[in-house]
Amino acid sequence: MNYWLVKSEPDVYGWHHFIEQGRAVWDGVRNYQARNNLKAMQLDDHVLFYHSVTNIGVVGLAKVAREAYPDPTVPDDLRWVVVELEPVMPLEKIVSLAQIKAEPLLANLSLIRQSRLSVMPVRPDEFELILKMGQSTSAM
DNA sequence: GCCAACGTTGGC
DNA sequence: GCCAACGTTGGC
Repeated sequence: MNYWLVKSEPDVYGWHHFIEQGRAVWDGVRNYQARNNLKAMQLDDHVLFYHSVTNIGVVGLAKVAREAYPDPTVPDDLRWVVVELEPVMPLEKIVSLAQIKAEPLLANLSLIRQSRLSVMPVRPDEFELILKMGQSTSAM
């Protein structure tokens, strides 16, 4: 089991769109490093869903519903792939970027170190901590 | 709206 | 192969 974080602009494709559709084809990735991360995803891997730009933070938990296959939106360009994701549950409260930055245990997150990467691996301990921070009962 | 960081492109 | 110019992302 591997853990990941994907970014989306909520005005373009937010958590509520994801819930309404029940499944998302994660297309549009045009960065080699992010693509390599998509290719490394395995069925049922857990994925943190992050809102960039506005209402910034981790908002929910998803899982990999289909592993990487060629991006159908660019059939002539075999460099790019998509995965399919399904929602698992929303976090009880958003874990904001400010909270993440304030947490020393998360200082090595790719999110912090490589702010423009849109698909990135997350360590199991980091993943668990972010989920815990998203529980309303946690004392933050 | 601005700007820093970063990736890509193209001239040499 | 280097590097300047340019476009995009994303935080503030």
